[in-house]
Amino acid sequence: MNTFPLKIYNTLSRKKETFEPLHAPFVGMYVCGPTVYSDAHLGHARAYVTFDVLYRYLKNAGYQVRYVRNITDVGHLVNDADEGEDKIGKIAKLDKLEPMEVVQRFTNSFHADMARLNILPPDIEPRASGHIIEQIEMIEEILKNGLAYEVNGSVYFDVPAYNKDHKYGKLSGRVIEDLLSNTRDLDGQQEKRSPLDFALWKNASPEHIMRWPSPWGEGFPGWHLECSAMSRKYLGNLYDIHGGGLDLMFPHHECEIAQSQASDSHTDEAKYWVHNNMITINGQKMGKSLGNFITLGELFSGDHKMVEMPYSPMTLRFFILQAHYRSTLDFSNEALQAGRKGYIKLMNALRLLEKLETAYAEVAEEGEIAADVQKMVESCYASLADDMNTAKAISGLFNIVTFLNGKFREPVVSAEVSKATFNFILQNFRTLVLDVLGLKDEKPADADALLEVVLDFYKKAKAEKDYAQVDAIRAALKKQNLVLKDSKTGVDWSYE
RNA sequence: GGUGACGUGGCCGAGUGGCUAGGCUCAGCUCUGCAAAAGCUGCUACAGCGGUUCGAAUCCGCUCGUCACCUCCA
Repeated sequence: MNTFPLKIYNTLSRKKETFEPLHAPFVGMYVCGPTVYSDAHLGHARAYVTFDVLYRYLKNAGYQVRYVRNITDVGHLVNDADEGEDKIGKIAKLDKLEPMEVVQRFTNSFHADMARLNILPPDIEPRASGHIIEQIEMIEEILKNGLAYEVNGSVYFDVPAYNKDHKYGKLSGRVIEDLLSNTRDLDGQQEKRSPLDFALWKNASPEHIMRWPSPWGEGFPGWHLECSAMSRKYLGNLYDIHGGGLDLMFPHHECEIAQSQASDSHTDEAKYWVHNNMITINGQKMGKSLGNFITLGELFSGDHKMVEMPYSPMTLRFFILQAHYRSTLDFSNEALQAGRKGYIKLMNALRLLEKLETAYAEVAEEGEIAADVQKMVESCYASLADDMNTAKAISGLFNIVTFLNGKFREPVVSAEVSKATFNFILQNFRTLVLDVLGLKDEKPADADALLEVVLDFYKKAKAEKDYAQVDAIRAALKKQNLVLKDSKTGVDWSYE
């Protein structure tokens, strides 16, 4: 069914292009991962849900995908925690946070958040700190090729020199002259020959706590370099898809391309550069300084002033998928409410469908209905193939839902629908919702609360000496490996 | 300042020359012990002005407005 050729918007060409893998049936995909210095937020959810769907889509279409998503754990971490008055903490090494401890903590929480969102883990998740050697190698190539220079233990990429034979700015549409006329004065610019130059390797100042030896002294790699080096290691000089947020397009991805061209790879690194758009909160950019920053934990718990109730991971996932990935997406309590209801409606339809699986009616073959169903299902796949238009695909799913709800009444399928047609819907609906969009039924119930309900019925039956009912409840719970215990103080249960 | 994007009904959000997505909300109806769920019906929009066209939300121009990137950022 998933036979429509995928078209994907390539930032490099600014056009939708038909996706043609470099080495079919294999597909290499690299997505810029998080910098693990704080909790994951709504923006992370959008980016990784977007590329999760692309990953799932490609796998579903029969490709063998190697998905690489890094963890950035070097460079950004400075030891600014001991500005305060805690002098004792400085004495005991164990009282201070090790940089790797910070990294591990937020890596763990990131993984937990991603799992809750039903985002498949990447096939390789390399850490920047584990690939210092590869990064140094790449710097040496760029130096050898004459497109970088060393100053005081730091190595900078020579943008003007590179721009002579290449076009710096080709991805983001920048023109080097425009960039030059608008540069700001920043620290450490004195070492650079041009303000556009960027660091490949930075000499570590004494307060810098993450440092590695290199041919140029102790330091740490520039933050654009890890992605070029690690993607090359695992996917090759040129691979299929590079993804990330729109905010990474410049300068991060621009620099990646420059590095790959300037190294011995001599490629644009990836054939298709794909960018998801940003999110806003009540129409405003999300930012710590704006006071509207919201982490995934806060959304899931409802512990944030913007939301009036907890919103589940699947509600968030559904909400994200209801917009096209290249549009900005606005978060508000009202919009999330709508998303929540829509998600519930979809899941109710899925449950209805599952229950009806064997309860079809025997009918003569239908003509028009089969054709209609075929059309509805096809439109969902076609939408996904058209630059991953999940919003349109979901609207198609809801058309199927309305059809289902109208035709099927529990527990019998409408006699107008044949078994073949029913199975066709069931199979494709499942594939689309569960496998490609990656939604799942969240069992909403709190098991303890449900057990309390059962216990209340048990107590009531006991009080009424309805022992048939009492035995039935005990037997049912026993199947769940639970046993009820009567005591003078009341009724309780335990694991059996 | 430079570059780019956008402005769709009460809200969110697809669509990009004719066939007027979808979800949520609201009103009514069917169903119903109550309540839901579900179905049906209604509210039928494309910032403003002008142009191209048989025909424009969709193309072009202008005006107004919003946003993003240019600095760490998904």
